[in-house]
Amino acid sequence: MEQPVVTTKDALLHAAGALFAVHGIEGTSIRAIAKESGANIAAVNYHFGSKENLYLAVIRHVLEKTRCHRSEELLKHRRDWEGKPLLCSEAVYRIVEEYIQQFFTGIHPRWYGRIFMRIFLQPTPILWEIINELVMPNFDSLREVLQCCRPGMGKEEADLWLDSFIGELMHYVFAEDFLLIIPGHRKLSDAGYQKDILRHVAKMLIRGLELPVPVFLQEDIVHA
Amino acid sequence: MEQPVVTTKDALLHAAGALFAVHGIEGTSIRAIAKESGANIAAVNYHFGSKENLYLAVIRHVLEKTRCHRSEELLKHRRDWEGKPLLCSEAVYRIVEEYIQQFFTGIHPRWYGRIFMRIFLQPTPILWEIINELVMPNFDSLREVLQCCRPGMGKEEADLWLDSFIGELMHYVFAEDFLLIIPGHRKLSDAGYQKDILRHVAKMLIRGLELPVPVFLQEDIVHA
DNA sequence: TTAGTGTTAAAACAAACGATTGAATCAATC
DNA sequence: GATTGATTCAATCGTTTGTTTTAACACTAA
Repeated sequence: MEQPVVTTKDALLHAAGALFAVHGIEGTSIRAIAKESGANIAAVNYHFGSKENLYLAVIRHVLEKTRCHRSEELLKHRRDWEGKPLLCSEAVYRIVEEYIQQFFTGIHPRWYGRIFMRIFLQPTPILWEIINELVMPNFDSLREVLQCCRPGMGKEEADLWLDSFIGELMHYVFAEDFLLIIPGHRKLSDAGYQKDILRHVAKMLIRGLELPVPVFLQEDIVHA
Repeated sequence: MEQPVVTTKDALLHAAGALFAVHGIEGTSIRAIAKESGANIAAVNYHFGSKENLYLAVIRHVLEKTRCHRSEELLKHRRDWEGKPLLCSEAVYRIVEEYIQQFFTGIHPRWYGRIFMRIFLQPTPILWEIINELVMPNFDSLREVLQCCRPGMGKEEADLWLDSFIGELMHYVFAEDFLLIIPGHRKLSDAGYQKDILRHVAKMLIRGLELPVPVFLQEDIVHA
């Protein structure tokens, strides 16, 4: 899923990321990070200066690696599809598709999603700079796509749709471990489930936006 | 919003809850809890046995206080509305309404929502018992309501809808502090915003479920 | 009064914490 | 082979952690 970790700095970052994701920065000791990465106790402070700096590095790393560009790309050719309902539906579908790929199909380590949750839970002022640089532009372009789908939509309504969008998708990231408790609930690693989520969420948003449901989304749920 | 805190035990629970919500159990020291509640350092261990027990007590407290019953009530009279699309829409609306009331209108302390997020983030096996007792029945009845709204829906599809439901609503709880970073984004304490969220989420779910949108939801966004 | 009960107070405990130190080790360059 | 700069190492610093201890306090019942 990633190129093999070689340097101590990389090993620290990934070990710390996995631990931060589960136990948070307060619940993770630099001794645990050192042990998990095979490095020395002093390595964290040598390579990152402090535990907090390492935490920020982890967050920046995750946000950079999971950046989504599809809404931005779509806006470049907005004249091709803006105002054409069926193409708008397709645009929504393709954006959802990218999110699913980023967070559910194993292209990234499992703990990336949880780091996202940590950011949402404690958006410390120290994080604002990183968030404004790496997250906000994505939100802005996504909001703009939604406004293209529903001409005349105000900012407040666009924010509601943006929240629906983010909420629907992030829920699976956030509730990943929680869902496992529910008896009989499918795992997110299940490719069939991923496909169903993509189709369901896309259909849900398309119907909500009062756009036409494309033919390829009209079939029944696909089981794995 | 709550009856005045009198006993040391209550003071500890509320001070700890507020601190746990923001900083997590690892990031909150017993000394901080003691200071915040005005109690002695030894009080936590005297009244709750340990910090972890206090954490569990906080979680149980929040889950008990924020329990939602409307889907359960609706199922008692399911014969009245099952299979009748417009009444199904209304059922969906009323369930969303209860969630909004529980989490956004200030009937509970602000930190209750964050405790929910902590549960999602780290559903430790020790929490399973509490979750199965206080959360699962609610999920089950909610899933059943959704199945009433779409006759013939299988369990897997019902789970997708359940996740959409929870995801849409919990997103606002989870992202509360994050949303504040977005320039111009409304605050959740804004009553007009709460109304808009209720209408938006309800409409979204109703349209997704291919149910008729009731008249009282067909107007434009209500601004505050 | 006396004994008992429930609660609070200050002090102390060992353990673990983040961070620092100076020596040791390594690879590259002269 | 010597020198240099980057990295790793074990040991240790002062602090903070959760918990325990012991004494004190307030109150009731005998």
